[in-house]
Amino acid sequence: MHDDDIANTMRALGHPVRLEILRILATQQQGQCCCADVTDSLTLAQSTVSQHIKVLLDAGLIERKPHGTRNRYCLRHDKLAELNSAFGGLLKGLAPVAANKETEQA
Amino acid sequence: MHDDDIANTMRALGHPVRLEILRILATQQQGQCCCADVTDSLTLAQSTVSQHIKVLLDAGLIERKPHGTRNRYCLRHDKLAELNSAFGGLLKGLAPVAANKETEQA
DNA sequence: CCGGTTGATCGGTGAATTACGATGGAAAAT
DNA sequence: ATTTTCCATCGTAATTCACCGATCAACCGG
Repeated sequence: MHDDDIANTMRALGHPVRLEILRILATQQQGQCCCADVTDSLTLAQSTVSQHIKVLLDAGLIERKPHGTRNRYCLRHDKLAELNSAFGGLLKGLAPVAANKETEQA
Repeated sequence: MHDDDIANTMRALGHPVRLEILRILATQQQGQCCCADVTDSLTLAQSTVSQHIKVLLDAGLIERKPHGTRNRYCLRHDKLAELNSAFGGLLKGLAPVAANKETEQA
């Protein structure tokens, strides 16, 4: 994961509504989460929610599964894990050099 | 750390130049990092760099120490750690419900 | 078919972001 | 004291973002 990708993902996470959407998706069991559900727990217009969803989609953080008249969304836990490790790597890279140099072996 | 704070910090991290600035600050030993150093390893105008620095400053990710004619910047490792735990908590909250213990009620 | 529902996408508006050069003020060097 | 260096800030243009209402394709139930 490169800087640009990380920054991109971070920006996708950089909005409280989008964080909330992720949480909503997490609380529903996978497969039950359609756009309408998200919309009416969010006091935002449907188009706005759809747009936020698109951002998360583009960032690869969630997945769309068309299912008849409703679309289902769910978290992409693989991406989340990837992001987690990338984020860990980022923070590790920012750690003080003095702390790294002795405990550097594997 | 609330959603808004997390989102705010994430947005601060949501730009490759700012990630790069953090990395630059990390590689210099603490206290040696003035704005000019950052600027000329970045092919951006000084004012632009200063603005990015301000964003990081406002997010609390870095610290300014005026020092004569030069300002010194350094990472705020405490904030970074805080962010790390907040991020971990976020991801944990997004983990599949099945993986969460039932002792979730606090 | 026809009407109802879902939800992505389009068009528009106002605010925020990103970039730049220019300005100004404060310390350091002369 | 004058000049030089550093750099935060201002002003500004271009771009993107967040939000909305409206629209339209697709699907399902009659």
